[in-house]
Amino acid sequence: MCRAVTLLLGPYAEVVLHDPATDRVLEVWNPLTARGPGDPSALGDLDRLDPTDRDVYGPYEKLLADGRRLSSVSAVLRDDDGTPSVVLCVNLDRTPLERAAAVLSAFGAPTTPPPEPLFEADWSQRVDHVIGTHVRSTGRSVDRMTRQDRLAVLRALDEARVFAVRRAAPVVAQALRVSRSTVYGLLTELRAKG
Amino acid sequence: MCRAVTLLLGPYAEVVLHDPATDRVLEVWNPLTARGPGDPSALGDLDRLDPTDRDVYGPYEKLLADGRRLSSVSAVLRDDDGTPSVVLCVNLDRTPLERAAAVLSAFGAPTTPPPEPLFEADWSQRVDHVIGTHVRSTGRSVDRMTRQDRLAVLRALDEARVFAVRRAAPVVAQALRVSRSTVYGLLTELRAKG
DNA sequence: GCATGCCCGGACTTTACGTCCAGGCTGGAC
DNA sequence: GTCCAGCCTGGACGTAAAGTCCGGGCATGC
Repeated sequence: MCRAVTLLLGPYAEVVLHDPATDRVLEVWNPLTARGPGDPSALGDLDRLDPTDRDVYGPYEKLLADGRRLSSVSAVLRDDDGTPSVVLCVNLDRTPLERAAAVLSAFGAPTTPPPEPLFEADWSQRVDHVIGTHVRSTGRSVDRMTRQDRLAVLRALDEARVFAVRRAAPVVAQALRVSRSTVYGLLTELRAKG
Repeated sequence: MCRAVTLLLGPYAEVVLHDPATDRVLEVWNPLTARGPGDPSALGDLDRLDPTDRDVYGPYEKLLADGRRLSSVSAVLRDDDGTPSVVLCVNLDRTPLERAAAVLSAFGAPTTPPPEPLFEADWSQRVDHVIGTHVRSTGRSVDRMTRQDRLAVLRALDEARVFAVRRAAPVVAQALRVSRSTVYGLLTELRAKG
């Protein structure tokens, strides 16, 4: 069945089978990354998602290290007695589709194309996202962050113009488990350097 | 030559030849609207555009009555003595392209797609865009706006959460050619109504 | 035990937000 | 024309955030 799905979706989708007991990869079809059998699954973030249906999650968005955007769905397969036996994930690389869409909409478009859709539903989501990304990439949770971590996160948030919206500083401070003064202090420090 | 362009661009482009002397249509290939030879050109808006090249204008955006969006280019053809003899316009219907692009980007997209706007890299662009859209749809320029126009624009901006970003009110006021007080006055008025 | 570096909480200044009001302009009724 | 009503304006004003500053506490390393 996994091979079938892989063939159906062409070269831009990978299918991964995880073992929830050991939290490791069982097998990968058409891998998009270097992952292979035996590698850790890093599936812990599934519980934070609401299932769209019983035992079915997604589609949700993932980011690869090289910037490719994936649409992913996951399904938990259970034994007869109800214990999870395997987790099936399908990851679809959206970049070729997006590139094609960009080509189409650029065709005959006015010289000043629609401004970058750098929108965000809710800027506080952006805060969480930036922090979450940093936590995952460094492996240090918010409480265990070093000063450098905080500087990096604040730099990202500042460049994302988060502090142009009202009431942002206290929210960021709370998210970073740090006082408002510290946020301003770190901000002036990194703004001074450039 | 006009027939050639029409054939090249398929069923979604029309080619129109105008006579600048009489300001009337000379001939239309593959008409997208009901216009025909002898109809008024309504070409007066050309002078308001900056030529991208000598005697070549566009591409710029046009709106048809039924909502289709066109990309248009115009060229002024001159006699040997330099007097304009004909104006050539090519109008390309972008809706099929946009529909195709929408299909592509919807494929495998996260279920919660383009979350409503709140935050923008450059939110002032959004201000200009909202105002510009309103101006085009009503035909009244900013200076000739009625009170209702201003209320509508402010409602749109408020719902786009533009006023959640700092320093927004003065910028909006300036864009609407209105005092800061007026902005706040109109805002409280429409917020009171719900 | 001491020094250093960082953070905290709170006091304080500055900036911007939002409200209010007296006066002036405009367009319509008469 | 005059009058009136509605709207806008510019400025004053009070309040709420945005930022700044500092004394003290709590670690870590020596």
